Parts: sequence; C-alpha cells; structure tokens
Amino acid sequence: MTVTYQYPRPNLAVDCVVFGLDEADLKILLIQRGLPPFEGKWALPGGFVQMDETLEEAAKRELKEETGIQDLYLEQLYTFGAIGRDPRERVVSVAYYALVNLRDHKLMAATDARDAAWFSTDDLPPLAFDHSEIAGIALKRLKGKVVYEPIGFELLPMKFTLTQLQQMYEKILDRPIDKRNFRKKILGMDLLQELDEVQVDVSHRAARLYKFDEKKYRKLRQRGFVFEI
Amino acid sequence: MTVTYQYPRPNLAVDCVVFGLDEADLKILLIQRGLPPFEGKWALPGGFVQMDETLEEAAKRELKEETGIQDLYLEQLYTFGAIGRDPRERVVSVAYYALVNLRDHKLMAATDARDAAWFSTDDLPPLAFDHSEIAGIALKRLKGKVVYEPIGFELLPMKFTLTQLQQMYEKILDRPIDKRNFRKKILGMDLLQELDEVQVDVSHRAARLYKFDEKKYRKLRQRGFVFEI
DNA sequence: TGACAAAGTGTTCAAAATACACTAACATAG
DNA sequence: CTATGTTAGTGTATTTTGAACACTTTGTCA
Repeated sequence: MTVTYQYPRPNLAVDCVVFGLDEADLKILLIQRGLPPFEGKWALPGGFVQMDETLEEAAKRELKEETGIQDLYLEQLYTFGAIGRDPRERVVSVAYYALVNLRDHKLMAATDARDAAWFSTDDLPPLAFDHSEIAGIALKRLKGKVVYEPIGFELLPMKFTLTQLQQMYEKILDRPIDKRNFRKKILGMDLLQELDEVQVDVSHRAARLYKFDEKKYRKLRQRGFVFEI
Repeated sequence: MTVTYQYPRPNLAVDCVVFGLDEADLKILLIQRGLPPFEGKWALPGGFVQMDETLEEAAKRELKEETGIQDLYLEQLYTFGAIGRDPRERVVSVAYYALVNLRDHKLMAATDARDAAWFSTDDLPPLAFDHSEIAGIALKRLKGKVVYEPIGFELLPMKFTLTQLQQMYEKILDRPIDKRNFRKKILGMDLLQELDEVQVDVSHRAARLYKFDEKKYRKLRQRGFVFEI
C-alpha cells in the first residue's frame, strides 16, 4: 500500500504539550520513545496525521494511544517547519497544548512509547527533536494566556479551594500573589460557584470549596467581559 | 518526476493575510485566482511549500511571486487542517499575517494570479476555500496584538505624524481614541523619536514628524516593559 | 487680513491596583 | 481540656492608572 505524488511532500505530524499540576509543581507530560530516531529519549507525545482526521483529532488520538489521556482542553500552539528538525525526513509538526488535572488522568504508556511520565517544567530532561523549544514556547504561551482567559481551572480538581486556585496561578506565573487582593478579584468576577462543602482530612481549619461556573463564564464572555488576573 | 510514499500525506500550503493602511481604511491584499479550483475568485495569496524552504520562506516566496511584495513583517497565525477545505485533495495550510506600508509596496500580479488588489477589511468579497475564515481570524489577531505590541508601525510610512499614528489605531481597533490621552500615553512610552521635520504640502498647520525608535523599543523589551494602548 | 483646518496642550475625577496584618476556626498533642 | 500549630478568612488606606473634557496656536489660502 503505497501512494505516488507528482511532487515531494513534507510529512505532517502533531505534538502535544500537556500541562498538569500537583502540590509541588507545574508539570509536562513526556513519553520515552520506544523507536528510532531518538530511541529511549524523552519526547512530547505526538505522531503523524492521518488523512481522515483533523489536526486536533490526530493530536487527541496520539495522546490517547501514547499516554492513555483523553477528554481534555486542547489548543493549537504553533507549527514548526524547520528543515532539519527530524533527522529522517522533512516533517512539519503542528503543536498543541493541553491542560489536565493530574489526579484524574492516570498514565498508561502504550504503543510506540516505552514509558510516560510527568516532569516538572523547571527540570525537564533533554528532549528529542526540537521538543525542548516547543515545550518552552508552550510554557510561555500558557503564562501569557492564563492571565486573561480562565483556562487554569482545567488543571485543578472540579472542586477546589481559593488557596489552591491562587497557588495554581503562582506556579504558572512564577510570582507570589497577595492573598486578599487575589480573593477580592477572583470573587469579584463572579466566575466561581461557592459550594456548601469544605475540605476534608486536613489537619487544620478546612477551607471552603468552589467550582468554576461555566454558565456564568459564558454569560460574561457574551458581554465582552475581560477576565484578568 | 514523481515520488512514492508508504502512506498518503496531506499536501502542505501557506497562505498570507497581508494588511495595509491608506487614508480611508485598513485593507487586505487579495489575488484573483488564475487557475482552478475557484478560478476567477478572490483568495489570499499563498501556495504549496517546497521541500527546501521553511514555512515562512514559502510564505514570502509566494507573496513575492503572486503580488510582488517583499521585505515585510510576517507572523504565523494559525494552521488550518479541516478535511474538506480544498475540494481537490487534503491540504493543510499554515497561515501567516503581515503588515506593510501600502504606499511603499506597489502591486504586480504575476504567475498563477490573474490580478492582485487591496480590499477594505469591512468590505471583502467572498473568498475561495476557507479564506474568509482565515482573514477573519487574522483581523481578530491583529486587533488583539496591536494593543500590546508595537507592530502597527509597519503599516505607516517611516516618518509619520501623531495623528496618523492615532488614526492607524482607530482604524484597526475600530473605535475612537482621545487625542490628548493618546499623545500622553504614546509619548510617555519613549518609543518614538521626534524628528526635526514637519509635514509638507498640507493646507494647514504642519504636524511634527516622528519615527519609531527600534533601539528604544529593544531596550524597553529587555526590561520587560509592556507596551499598551 | 479674515476664515478655515488641523496641531498641540493640562487638569480633574473615577476606577483599579497595590500594600499591608490580624483574628477565627479547626486539629492535634500533651 | 487546653495550649499550640496551621491555614482560612477578612478591610482599609494609598498609589497608580484610565477617562473625560475644550481651548489656543500655527499655518494656509482665498
């Protein structure tokens, strides 16, 4: 089963930068390559685009195949087309980034990945191809975007405390935020739904739980509201 | 001269949304297609990527071939990969957008374009492929970007008056701006170099000319300065 | 020289961002 | 049962920024 074209074509791939968050750090999901080139090296999950799927579908498929992760917020990042970026042949790769809740998504390495694991964004191993560059650009984009779009909620569990939310922003933006000002601002946006629940199993005063209110968000959006941290 | 691959591949193209500005309007550069599909229809300049050029090089080459325009600020916009976007076969297109000074760049339709012309952004004809969507996204991106990055200067002649600069922002953002506040802000940024020249051939008081000071801009950038209109 | 046309120029008010520290609630250990 | 430790939760004063607003100056041209 081969195909013939009149002119040569680059091969087209997708790569995914998946962000997760735990108590300690902002993390990126990497796979260990099971095949050449760069066999054994860590890389972003990704692979070639098939003819019957969109770019985003390809990204989701590869992610599921290689790491078991599905159901996530995906956004196109940038397309990388440098000529020598793949040593085998010309490959142009459309990169996506995604945010997931680390605890809800258990990893399962599969197919052509030997292993899959989370790495702290400020302690990434050397990556295959130009994936270090891609990861760096994704991180920059995330930092830029999180301040004016409420995307960070994807990183948290459904129910979270204001402190968790604040720490999420602190970890992504890599700067301290004043607790009172943060609460004033975030509650003032009317974007969160206050729940009748508090934390359990903590050895101190339990904090109130909140959840992101999608409906309120959509209403605000329509009115041209600008979310800003 | 044909090539054979083990698996089918999408064809890879680039498209360019080139913005220009005249006294009246913000404009986009279109070409009239000289070949099927959509022969005779207006479309964004663009074409297929060759194996020995990067994506950006391909965009610049096509732009030059089809419109004569060269030496411009180009930035990647988005990659379009919907399955039926080209009726012939699967084509994935990396879109770029560019800003040029309309008066310095004379158009010359060539190769597979029948004609090239500027169209006001709020009066575009129906376009071939999904190019209307691409143009819409580019315009949105330009509006979003121009307020926090000094890219709009590319649309003006090298030497310009503060009124021209203000009108540029008003046309892009599509809202009036207060003259005194605008001047205070833009001069306060220390981004412009005041020239010892004024307008000539105007039938009223001549305005002072300024130019964008690239050096000052780079210094401010390094210090993490955020330009904002 | 008078009328026209755009250039150029400050102040006031309102809103938003920032800096800042203590009390309340709950869990746990002694 | 009480003292200690840990995080939750809360308000005000100050500074900075954004927004509204109108008249005088300079030059051209009839």
